[in-house]
Amino acid sequence: MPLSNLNEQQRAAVCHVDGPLLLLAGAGSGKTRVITCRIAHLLCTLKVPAEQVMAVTFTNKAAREMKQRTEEMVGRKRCKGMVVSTFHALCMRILKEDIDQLGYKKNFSIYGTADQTRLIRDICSGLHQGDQKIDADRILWLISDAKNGLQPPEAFRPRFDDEYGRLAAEVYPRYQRALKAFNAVDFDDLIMLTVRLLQERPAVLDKYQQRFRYLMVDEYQDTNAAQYQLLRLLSASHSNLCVVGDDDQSIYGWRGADLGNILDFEKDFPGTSLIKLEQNYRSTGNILSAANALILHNQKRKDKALWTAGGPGKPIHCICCDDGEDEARMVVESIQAERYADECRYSDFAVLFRTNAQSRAFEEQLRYDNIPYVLIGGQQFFDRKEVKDVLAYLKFLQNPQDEINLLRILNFPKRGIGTTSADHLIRHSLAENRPLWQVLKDAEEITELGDKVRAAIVDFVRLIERFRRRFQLGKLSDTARELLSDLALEEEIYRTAEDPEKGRRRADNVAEVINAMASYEEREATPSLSGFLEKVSLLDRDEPGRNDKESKLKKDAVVLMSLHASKGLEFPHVFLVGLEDDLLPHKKSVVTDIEEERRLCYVGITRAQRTLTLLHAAKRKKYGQLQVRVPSPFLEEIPKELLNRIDSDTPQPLDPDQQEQRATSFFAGIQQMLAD
DNA sequence: AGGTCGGTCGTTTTT
DNA sequence: CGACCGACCT
Repeated sequence: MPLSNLNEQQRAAVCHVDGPLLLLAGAGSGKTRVITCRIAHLLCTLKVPAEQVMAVTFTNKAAREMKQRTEEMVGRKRCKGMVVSTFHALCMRILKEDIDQLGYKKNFSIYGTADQTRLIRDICSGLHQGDQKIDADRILWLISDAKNGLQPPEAFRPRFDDEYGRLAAEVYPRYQRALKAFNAVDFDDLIMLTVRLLQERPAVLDKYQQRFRYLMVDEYQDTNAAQYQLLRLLSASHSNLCVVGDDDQSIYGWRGADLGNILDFEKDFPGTSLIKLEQNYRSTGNILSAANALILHNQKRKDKALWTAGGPGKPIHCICCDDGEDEARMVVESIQAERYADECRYSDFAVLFRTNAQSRAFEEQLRYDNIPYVLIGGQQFFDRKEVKDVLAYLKFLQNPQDEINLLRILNFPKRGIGTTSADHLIRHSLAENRPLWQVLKDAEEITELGDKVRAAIVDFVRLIERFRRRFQLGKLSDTARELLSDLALEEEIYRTAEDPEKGRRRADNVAEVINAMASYEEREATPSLSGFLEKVSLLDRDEPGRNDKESKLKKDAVVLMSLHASKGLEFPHVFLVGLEDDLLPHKKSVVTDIEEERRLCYVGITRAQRTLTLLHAAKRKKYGQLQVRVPSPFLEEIPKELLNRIDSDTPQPLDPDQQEQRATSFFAGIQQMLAD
């Protein structure tokens, strides 16, 4: 093991194996290397059997990278049996094995936001006879918040005693009961139910405590209360829990992440060793100084500061622009200038913003100048209607109790079972207390329904049963293709598309699902529909395909993305735009948590390797109105001497680090003045 | 059952 | 300003 390639703190982290370890890993401090080395050290030097090692991350990408890099280091064989997965995938595995002990069946469905929203809406419409429109997302958010905090329906106490708090209190128990009836769990359930399982079944807990002797957690600052509890349970018997994270990069508080987890780790896990990785291998000295100075304004944080063995690098530019378009122009001009001066790729540049709506101006300018770009984020692949439609079929085929998806596909594509008939069927199902699918199978007996409707239902039932059989037997992707052609889904897509181009894109998306299925099938030793749905539901969206973040970043194109999306990435040249009050820090967050906004800004700054440019505009169009803007207070928190302030209308020196050239032109300017 | 009009609203989104 | 949703109309 090349321990010699590590600095002192990194080495200490790698060699510390017994007892809790808090590893504060600053941005760009070589965290991933330390984690993989630590695993390698466990496996090779200490001869820990791989199946006793577990590493948990938040994203599939991180898990994949970690696994791959470990395999490269110690060889595939020695890694066999090691678990490297996301929280959700880990819980999925645990639940797949023992969820029956909680009264669910093992072929349970996973509900995504679309399924959840639909279910909430259904519950609400039965609750209040539609007296006012209800924001289902808001209720969902409250329920999710409760689950993240491990509050089961019976213990639910809304955080605020307002209308929605009370509504959520009514909906949550029904929602949870419905999920169980449909044999479905939502994302938050994956964690919450696993915790419950481990708490209620000592034998199950014991099994996992015995199996996993060494736990490692990445991005610990992003864990919520449920995930914290999960780790507590799993590590209770041996305390070999190593958490890696950076409190200064905690930017998901609004989603339930509890900064207290990392801040109080030493208190919660007595005997904790603390190691700080503060040496930065990414950015120049100037960039780090700015980042350090900014984050020092936060109160709730662990004391630390990034440093580099390298030089200060180029000065940080801070450009004041006229307006949004001017800002975009400045960025694109700078990119062209830099690219010309310093032969680099388009993909060396990133434009980071607080809100996705800001991307537009940059897209337009880049397109105008014929510069390739990629926009990360935005519309989620699995949130697209056509994708959801296909998945609804697959989910229902796999889990006949899944009524939300049954209702979704019952009349899609149109087969003459309209809302009136559907209501009939639902009433029947409720009255007789029989699952909807059973009712459909016996629909011949429901004389209230018209002949045509009954015939349609019989056809539908036949179709479903036929494909249920076929998915057991045949090749998955072929069967899926047959299903889609039987449904004439492509025709339906083109028929309903507003223009042919959009139709083509949608058809492509559907094809993408099938492609993903085919590649899943090729990879897996024993492929199954349920296995595929698991993968897809756990949003393993960047594994194959080309529409994903991963492959977008591989293209030689300028990268546009939100600050949140930029976490974990790095770019030689970073433009941090819209540094204005109300935007960064965002208006809506100022009351909630200004410190999280500062961390967001910190994350943006620390993405930069060589140059950093901060931009703000004097005025900006917002909701169609031109608004006067004031620079972000965060700019004031960065020492003036680190910032090279520029006005967009003063001509900008092309290559700012050629001080001589600048001095010459400066003198030239003076001489010109004197001559006049 | 689909389309159109009008009103509302407007952060971030690892699974 | 523009996207999106729901009501309403055809």
